[in-house]
Amino acid sequence: MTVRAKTRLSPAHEAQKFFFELGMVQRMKTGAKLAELGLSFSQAHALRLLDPDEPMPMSALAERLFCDASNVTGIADRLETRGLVRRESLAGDRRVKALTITPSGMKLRRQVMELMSQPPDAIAALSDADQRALRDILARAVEHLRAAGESEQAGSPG
Amino acid sequence: MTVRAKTRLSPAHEAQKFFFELGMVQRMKTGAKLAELGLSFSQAHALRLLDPDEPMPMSALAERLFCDASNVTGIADRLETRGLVRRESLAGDRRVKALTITPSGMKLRRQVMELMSQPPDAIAALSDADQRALRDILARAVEHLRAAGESEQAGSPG
DNA sequence: GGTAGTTATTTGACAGCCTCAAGCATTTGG
DNA sequence: CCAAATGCTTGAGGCTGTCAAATAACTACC
Repeated sequence: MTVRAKTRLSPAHEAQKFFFELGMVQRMKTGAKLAELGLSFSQAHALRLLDPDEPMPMSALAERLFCDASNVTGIADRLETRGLVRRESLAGDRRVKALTITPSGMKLRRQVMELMSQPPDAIAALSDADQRALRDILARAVEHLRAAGESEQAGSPG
Repeated sequence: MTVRAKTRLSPAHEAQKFFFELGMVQRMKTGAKLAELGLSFSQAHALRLLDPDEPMPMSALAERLFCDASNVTGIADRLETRGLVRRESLAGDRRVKALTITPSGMKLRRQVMELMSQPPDAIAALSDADQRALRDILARAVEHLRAAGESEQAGSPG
């Protein structure tokens, strides 16, 4: 019954559409650049998540990667084979194996960080004002994300 | 040499960080919902890209999926096995096989469209003004994307 | 202190995605 | 007609991901 039947998408829906498209292209491009470093997306992401100063238990990494622990075994295997990472049994609990980045892993990690934190051309091409506004809005969105995550952990009352 | 050494990220870099985080979470959530429909992300994306009224050659689909043609064979196989899609040899050129959505494919496709065009909670939770601003800014970013893509096709002069 | 239960990681089976190289059928152009 | 180009498929191989079962180590309780 509205007058403009063709563009009846809500702002949020339209934003989602653009968001998806930008994300898709960005994923392709960074994927290609990562491949040049001999890394898959998951491997790169794992490398990024590892704290250079603090060994991370594999289960913790699995959580941050949103995937099964058994999956991390394989990823860690490949990273370890290439000498980017080492498994260290935790002193206090010999069940848990924490991942440490090796020096050569650090070097590659820096490249990955550089590469993946680079904004895509489409965003870099925006005006300063747009870039700032985008950052602020997305920051608020991420805050909602965290708020939702916390209330989830606290147990939703209904 | 700047005073605040800790937050020296440019707006675009910060935006990119938030963008990545939102995209990651969204991918997880839609992935889970798609799994309930028995679809992988690629299958769903393919289903979405197929025009209900216009059979699409597999090579064209490969292009839109940013992947190798041989990959589309497998994806089409799985969709066809489930009766969501049919291969039709093109009348004019019997080499090309165009994909058509079946009625049951159409039903699932509508669900997928609904599901994937839904903005994530983090964006839905933004104020109206933020949603509008976000849409407008991302629209401009997407325009840059298209502009870059076209100049690329035309053959870059530099 | 031994035993049962829990937890962290690994393994194996299985499926999907993805790429490359090779192969087949068909079309196009000389 | 024959050669090159085109569209799809196949096969090999690697990565991501899941689940279920196995192993090792820790915890708690009697």
